Amino acid sequence: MGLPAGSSLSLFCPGGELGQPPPAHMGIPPPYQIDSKLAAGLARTPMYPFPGGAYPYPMLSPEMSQVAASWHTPSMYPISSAASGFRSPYPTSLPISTSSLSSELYRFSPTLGGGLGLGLGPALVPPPPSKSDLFTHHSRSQEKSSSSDKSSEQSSNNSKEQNKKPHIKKPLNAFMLYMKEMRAKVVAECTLKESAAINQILGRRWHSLSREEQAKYYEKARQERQLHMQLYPGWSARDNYGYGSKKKKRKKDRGPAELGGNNLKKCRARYGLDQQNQWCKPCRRKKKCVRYMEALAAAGGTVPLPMQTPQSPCSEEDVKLEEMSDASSDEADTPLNSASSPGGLSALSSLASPASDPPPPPRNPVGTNPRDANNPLSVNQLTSQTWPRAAQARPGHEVISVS
DNA sequence: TTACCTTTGAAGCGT
DNA sequence: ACGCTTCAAAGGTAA
Repeated sequence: MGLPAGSSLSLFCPGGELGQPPPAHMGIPPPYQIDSKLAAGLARTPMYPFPGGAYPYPMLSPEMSQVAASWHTPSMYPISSAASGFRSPYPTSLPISTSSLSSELYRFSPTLGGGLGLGLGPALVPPPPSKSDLFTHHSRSQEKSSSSDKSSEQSSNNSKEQNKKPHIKKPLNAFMLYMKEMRAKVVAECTLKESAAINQILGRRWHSLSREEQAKYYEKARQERQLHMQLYPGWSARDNYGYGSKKKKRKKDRGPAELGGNNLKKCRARYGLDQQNQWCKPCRRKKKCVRYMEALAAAGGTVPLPMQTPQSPCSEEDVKLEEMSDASSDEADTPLNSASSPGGLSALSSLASPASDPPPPPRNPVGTNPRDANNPLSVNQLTSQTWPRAAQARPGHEVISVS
C-alpha cells in the first residue's frame, strides 16, 4: 500500500525560497518527499496509506475536541518523591510565568502546579500518571502494555524500579513541544498513524511556521528547561547518555564520511590531531578544508538530505503542494531542487558558494540557553535556529548526488 | 519483545 | 570551534 517508489509525489523545491521558509500564512508548507529507501527498493514496505489519492480531511470536527484533549499527555518529569525519594521536595514557588508556561506545566506534575500556585485547572493538569515512567524508563511496548494493564504492571515493576536509578527525562525542546501539540491534529487530518511519517509532516510544518509562531515554542522550551533546571539542579543531559544504549542502536553509518569514505572527511577527522602534517594547508590554518571540498566536487557534490518517507498530503495545502511539485517537476527532478529540507538547501547554498557561508547559529543562542535564562530570545536568533545544521549530516540523513 | 523510523533542538563529548 | 552523537515524543512496523 501507500506510495510506490517514485510515485507521483515528486520532489519539489520552493524556488527561490532557499533562505527562509515561508510563513505559515503563506499556505505553502515545504514539500514532502518520497522515502529514498523505498525508491531504492531497499527497505521497508510502503506504508502511510492514503486512500483515494486525495485526502478527505475531516478537519477539526467534534471528535477533534477529544483528540485535543489527548494532546496533553501525563507529566514526564518525575516529581513524586514517594516514588523513589530521588530528589528533595521540589520548590514551592518558581519564577515561572503562568501565562506562557500554560498547559505544558502539567509535565512537571500536578503537585507542582499546585505548589506553584498556578491554579491550573484539571484540564491543564490531568491526574498524575499512574505509571512510573516518571522515574524509570519504559520501552514503548511497556508503555503500550501499561495502558492496558496499568495496575498489574505497576505493581510488578514497583520493586524493580525502586532499585533503579531514577531517570529524569530531558526537557522537551521547541520542536518537541510543537510536535506534541500538533501531532494529534496532523493525525486527525491525515489517515497516517505512523509517527515517522507524521513527524516528517510536522517537521515541514515547523519550518513553515512564522517566526513568531516558532518563537512561542522556543519560549516554551526555554521555560521548560528553566523549570527543569530548578527541579533538578544537578541533572545533566549526560545523565541520560547511555541510558538507551541497549535499545537505541541507531544506524550510524549513513553520514557523509561513511558514504563518501574517508575522502569526505575533513583533514582533522581524517588524519587526526597527531597527523597534522598530513592536513591540507587551510586545515592547518583552521580554514575550510580544501580536500573536503575537492572530494565533494569530485563526488559530484553531495549534500545531506533527510531520509525520505512516503507520505500522503494531509491537508489542502499539502495537496496544493503536491500539485505544485508536479507542475515544477522539471526543476524538481534535479536533486538540487529536490532538497526540500531547509538544512539541505542551506547545505547546497553553502556548497555553491563555500566562501559565503552564513555564520553558523550560536551554539547556545541567547535566550535558549537555560544558563541564559534572563536573556530574551530574539527573532534573529530564532531565524538562525530555524536553520541549525545547514551542512551537517545527521543520522537519518542521506547524501544524494548533485549533478 | 524491542529496536527502528522520523523530525528538530539541546547538550555532551572528542578532536 | 567544530563535528558527531544521544536523547527527548510518538506509535506503527519489522526483525
